[in-house]
Formats: sequence, C-alpha cells, structure tokens
Amino acid sequence: MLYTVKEVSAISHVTVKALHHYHKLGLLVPCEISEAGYRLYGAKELERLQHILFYRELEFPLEQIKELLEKEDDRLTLLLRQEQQLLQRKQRLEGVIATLRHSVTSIREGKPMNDREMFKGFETEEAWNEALKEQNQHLGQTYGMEPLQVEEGGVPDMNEQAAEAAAFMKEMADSLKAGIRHDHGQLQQAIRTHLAFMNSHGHAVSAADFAAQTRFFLSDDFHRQMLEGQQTGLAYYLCAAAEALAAAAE
Amino acid sequence: MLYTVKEVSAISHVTVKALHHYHKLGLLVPCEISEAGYRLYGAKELERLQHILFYRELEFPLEQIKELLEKEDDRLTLLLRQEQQLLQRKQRLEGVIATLRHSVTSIREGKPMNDREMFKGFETEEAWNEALKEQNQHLGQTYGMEPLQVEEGGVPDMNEQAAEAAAFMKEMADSLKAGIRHDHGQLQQAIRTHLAFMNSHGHAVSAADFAAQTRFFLSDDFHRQMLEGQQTGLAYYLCAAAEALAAAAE
DNA sequence: TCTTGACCCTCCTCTTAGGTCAGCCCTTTT
DNA sequence: AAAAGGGCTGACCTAAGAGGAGGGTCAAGA
Repeated sequence: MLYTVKEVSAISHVTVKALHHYHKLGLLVPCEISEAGYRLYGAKELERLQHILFYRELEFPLEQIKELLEKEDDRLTLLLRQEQQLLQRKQRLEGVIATLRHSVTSIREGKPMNDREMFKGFETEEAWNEALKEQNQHLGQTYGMEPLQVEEGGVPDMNEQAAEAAAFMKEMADSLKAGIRHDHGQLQQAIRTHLAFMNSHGHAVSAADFAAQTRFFLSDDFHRQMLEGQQTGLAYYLCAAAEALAAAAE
Repeated sequence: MLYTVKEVSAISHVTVKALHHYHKLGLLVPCEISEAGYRLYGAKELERLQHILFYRELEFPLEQIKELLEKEDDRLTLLLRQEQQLLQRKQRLEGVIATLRHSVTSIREGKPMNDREMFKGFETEEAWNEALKEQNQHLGQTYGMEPLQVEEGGVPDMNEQAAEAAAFMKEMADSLKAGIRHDHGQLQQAIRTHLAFMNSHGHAVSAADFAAQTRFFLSDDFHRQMLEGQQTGLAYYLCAAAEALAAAAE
C-alpha cells in the first residue's frame, strides 16, 4: 500500500507542504515517484516519519534529525546535548517569567516601573551576571568620589549612567576573557566612548584621571574585590588598558 | 551629546545591524541624521533603547514592543498575555525534557526505544489533540470506521498491534476493577498513549474519533459482548473515559 | 595634500520550518 | 466531456537579524 501526500498528511498530521519540505531536505524521501510525478510513500516511510516527528517534538532542528536517523552512534550525545540546551532555555524562561510577574505587580500597584526595576530582571541572566548587580549599586562610587550625587538630570539620568557603566564593565570583562590585548584599538575605543559618556553626563574625566582612578582601584580592597569578583583579573586589565590610553593620549 | 551607531552599540551591547533593523522598523529612530547620512542618537533614544531591550528580554516580538512603548494602556494586558504564553512554553519544555530523559535512560539501558515509549512524551501536549479533531472526523469515513482492523501491514505488525490493544484493554479493565474514575488523569493518559500508538501504526484516530468508536461499541452487539465478556461494565467505562478525553481535548 | 584605517551607508542574500498563492497537470466522478 | 479535487513546481513571505559587497566619510599621520 502506497500513500499520496494528502493521505500521509491525514495519517500523520503533517502538512503537505512539510512533506514537500522534508523531501527537498532529503529528510523523508518517497519510496516511489509516480509517472505523473506524484510522491508515494510506503510503510517504511511512515515509520521514518514517526521518528522524525518524535525528534521534532524534542525541538531538534531538521538537519540534526537527519543525522540522528542516519547514524545512531551520536544519538546519545545529541540527546544529552539537547537536554542541556533545553534546560538552559527553561532556566532562562523561568527568569523571564519572574521578571514579568514583577512588572505586572509593579504596574498593578501603580508604580510606573522605573529603570532600576527594569534591570532587576536581568540579574539572573547571562547578559547581566550576578556580579554586575552589586556593581551597579557601587559603580557610582567607582567613578570619582561623588558621581552618584546627581547634580542635575534627575533620577533617570543616574540610572542611565549606572547602566552604561555596567555595560562598559561587561565589555571589559568580555574582552579580557576573549584574550584581547589591553592596548588593542577596539578596547581603547571602548574606553574613549565610556569617557565621552561620562563627560556628557557632567563628570569631567580625562584619560589620565581615569588611569589614576583605576590605579586606585588596585590598592583599594573594596573596589578591587568588586572588580575581581566580576571577573578574575579585571581590575588589573582595566588599569593596564587605562594606562595605555593615557599614555597614548598624552 | 550624540552617539554614532558604534557607540550606541558599545554602550548597549546591541549590534549595529540590530540598530539598523530597529530604525527600519521605526522602533528606534535616530534623533538626527548627519549630512553624510550617519545615524545619531541622543540620550532619549538611549533610554528608549533600554526599554526596548527590556521587553525584548521578555521575548516580546519587536512589533509588540513598538505598541507597548507607544500606548501604555494595553501594557498590563500584553504583559499578562505574554506571561501566559511563556508559562505554556515552559510547561511544554518540561514535558519535552522529561521525554528526553526517558529516551536517554532507555538508550543507556540498551533498549532500542520502541514506539510506545517514544510517544509517551506526547501525551500531555496540545499538538496531539487540537489539529486532529476535524480532519479525523472526515478520515473516519474515508479510511473505514474501524481502525482496529488491520487491513494490511504484515503479520508481525498486526501481532504488535493486537498485543498493544490487548494490553490497553487489560489496563482499562484493571482500572475499572480498581475503582479508578473514568476521568482520572492516569486513565486519560493511558488512552492517549493508546491513540498515539494507533497513530504511529497508520491509523488516524483522534480523541473524538475514539469516542465515536466506543459509542459504536455500545450499540453493536458483537463488540459490546466482547468487551463485557472480558470485564463487566468495560464497554461503558471505556466509552465514558473516551468521551471525557474528547471533551478535554476539544 | 594624500593615504590609511576605522567607520558609515545601502542593498543583497541567507538563516528555520514551513505557509500561501498562482498556474498548470493528473485522476476520478458525474 | 467537463467539473471537482487532487498533485506538481516555483516564487515570495515570515522574525530578527548576520554577513558581505561595494562605495562614501572622517580623522590622523606623512
């Protein structure tokens, strides 16, 4: 008994288009093509389709399903890897849902949802490590003796600065982890951008000032530990980079 | 202070490409375009970008983010809806992960993973109910009213199906004797597994189809007596259970 | 002033897993 | 013989950008 696309579709609840698609990908090839060009599937193909659907349900990409069906050696490996990925996604989803709930209650209570709340949700996520969280609170002190005092611009401006500082630090940490030289142009540019931002927010910080500040961080336990807590070596990397910039700017 | 795309990218960790994209969508429009056509963003745009990123992290599609930022009336509605969607996705993910685990242990123990196991994972999912409904009504007529009859497919296949059907019926009979409610989750799951098995063997049976079939059994002497011969009340119990499933699936 | 390198622009194609026509061919039924 | 209901290919569409080609712009050093 051979089945046409429509029939296979009805049996398996896969659309005709999907069958075409699987054929084109070589994932499910009809056992026979009629004279008129019709796709005809047999029992073996139906069985294969069931397996495809099984893996599809596990959210495997079609290309990987092909591999899974072809060579069953890696099957276990792939399954385990997939499990890890799905677990990560689940973790992430849970974090996002928590944030969402928070936002909902905030709105319900009439709070307009300010930026600090907005970014609370990111703490659990990869983009904003826990390390960043504390830093966000202390970064104001990090930059100058009293930059947290908002002279003008108001609260939103302050939050913007905290966000920028956090983002900057993350970039530095990432560069460090990526093995980028402390005097690499890209990194130097990042610092310049950061300084420009600071300057645009009422904090006059020259390259030399910044270098002095980072040297201070090395000797100050609180600041150093904060930076090192985020990424081992970050305090030193930052200082080297700042000094390189100051030397170049000088 | 105005920022170029690169600078905004560095501050916000959004790629330049994404900024282009947001511009094209009208989601984030630069406050100024330089003479040379450069995009220039101000503080207000940076702030808006933060909000965009917030919602993006919540997995809102960009189009909806636009609405969210434009009119804050529906904000709560949209947040709640989004929460529901994410919760569903989480549920689904959990089911899939469980299935995955099951497959992994099956393979570890050397079992070749048979179809029944394969489809256990699908029981909880909506995919297995919704789409089937209408199409199968039609199919019941098209492919005969009695999918239990093996038209062809070979003897081993037939034996397997007969074995599965017998096992299923025994489980139903046992449940009946054990006093398990017809709408108990465990029982419903057993039926779903059975249907999944049927489907994997070329017999399209939706929950509604199955319910119709069991009703038919009640009126057909041959079938009813067969069931009642196995266990008194089984035909009725089966019908009640099937109808409960169909109602739930609907 | 010229060149170099880092930016910037637009436009094009590519990705997943198919969905949705449009236009034409095949099979079955009336 | 014609109508209905398949089937086929092929082109274009989706979300959220990534990657690259080809070309313009800006600042710095020689």
